[in-house]
Amino acid sequence: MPSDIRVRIAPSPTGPLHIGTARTALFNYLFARHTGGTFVLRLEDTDVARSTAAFEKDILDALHWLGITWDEGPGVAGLEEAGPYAPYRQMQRLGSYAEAAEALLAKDLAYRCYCTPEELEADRRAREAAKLPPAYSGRCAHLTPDERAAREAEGRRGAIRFRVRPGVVGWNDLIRDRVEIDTANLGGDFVIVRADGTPLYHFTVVVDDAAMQISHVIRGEDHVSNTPKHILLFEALGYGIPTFGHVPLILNPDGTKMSKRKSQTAVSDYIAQGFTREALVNYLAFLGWSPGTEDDLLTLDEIAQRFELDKVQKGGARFDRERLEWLNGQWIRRLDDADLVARLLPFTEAAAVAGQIDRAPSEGELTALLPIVRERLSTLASITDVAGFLWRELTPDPAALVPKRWDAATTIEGLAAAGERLAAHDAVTWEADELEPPLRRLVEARGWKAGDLFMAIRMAVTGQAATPPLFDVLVALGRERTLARLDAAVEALRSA
RNA sequence: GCCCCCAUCGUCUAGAGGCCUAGGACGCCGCCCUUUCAAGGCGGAGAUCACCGGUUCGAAUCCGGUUGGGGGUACCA
Repeated sequence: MPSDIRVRIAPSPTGPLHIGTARTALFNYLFARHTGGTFVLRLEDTDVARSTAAFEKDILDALHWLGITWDEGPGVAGLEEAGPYAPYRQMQRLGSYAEAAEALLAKDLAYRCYCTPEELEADRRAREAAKLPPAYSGRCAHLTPDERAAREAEGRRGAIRFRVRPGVVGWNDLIRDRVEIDTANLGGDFVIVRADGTPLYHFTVVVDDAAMQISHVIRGEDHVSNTPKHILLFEALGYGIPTFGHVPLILNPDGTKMSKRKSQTAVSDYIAQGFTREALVNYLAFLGWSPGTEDDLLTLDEIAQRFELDKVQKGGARFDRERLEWLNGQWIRRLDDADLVARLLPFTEAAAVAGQIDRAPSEGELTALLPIVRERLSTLASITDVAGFLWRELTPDPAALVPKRWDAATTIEGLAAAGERLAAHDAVTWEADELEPPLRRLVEARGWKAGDLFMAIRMAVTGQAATPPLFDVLVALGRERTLARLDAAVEALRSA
């Protein structure tokens, strides 16, 4: 399905990939794939002071990790960069901005402004004191050639300001219909090129979207009020105006725009905590969009098939981590064995390095454990909560060892008796269904409740009250370690 | 302050005038299963569709206002 639709995501490498940027990227990707259009990635690195190569790498890696692919830009097909409109990093496109700025200057659609930061600051305060909305005073809007020459002679370079024309600017937004804004509310003529010659966002975004033939600008709702500035620039530069679509924001639990202060915003943090790409993509897509059916679990490809921009919600959506965790569990349960083990390995290794466990399990060990751990994992990292006792030495805690309905003496008796029965069992038949009957008989002989004995044993061999099924745990632990932990527990209780 | 946007269970949402005494999912509460924890199954509580007017035979759905919430107001992106 060939199409002229071209969309883009334009992250700024001033921080790790933000969950909101990831979702905007996802929506653009879905729209492009659904319509057979082209998806472009462009790096907006003109904030030189805050941009870093490390953040750039984090952004590209996290996007790749999510399974979001782009057709043009840095990192396509493993290349440094690919696409007919290269380069895709703004700091390498300075020439085109300079050219566009010259064109505006030549037509007097923009002018040099020599106001100092101090003057601007004073203006801002004055307007605030007068209870007026902040706006540029226009001090340099009509300088005579002599006045200009005088300032240049002082060594002032001057920023370039775009003349905002009076009138109303409107557009038909893809998801919120008609939006109109009076340019009188734009804050006056705005700066498009800094005094040091570097271009500003509002300017570069327009020059590049035009140069890269972007047909649909799909971005966050926080850009709605910037859109008139962009439209004015498209007009002044003589470019065609793309179609705009503003998607709702992802919100903190308190309903404000999602921020690092109140939420975890870096995609890399979610990756580090053991969320799967399937769950994250599924979750993010359903934040603000829904297929209109009652499906809850959809893959990236399935979502791309069904994705429609007009089914995107207008209002912002709060980020609900509990729902994300539920989805993650759903996807973990659907992964095949080899895949799950491969994804688990980095987490057990990291836990070993961090000292949370004494040694990292082998691939074979993990595979064998899958039947009893998989439905207990809400994240990949939680593998150590579920089975960490297998790879860690235990220090018996006498107080925790005694089941609710038992006392210390009964617990000693129970654990010792259980140890004897199990010791009598030979190693070859050390299997769950072989281990259970002798202990059931023991319980019956003493008139105990199975749950009490089992809990005592569970605490003794794992150190925790919530574990996978007890007899499977004994098997995973092996005869020697089971017996040793039972002995150690009895010993700890006796000397307590 | 000014400009703009938004508004269905606690949360994410279905709903595009009669199918809605508003459906699903997360979370919550029971019950079942059960050696614990999960998973799974079943059931339940939970929304006067923010409010007030209007249009209409009929409104969650259309219009206006109010209230509430959010976003933007940079020589950041």
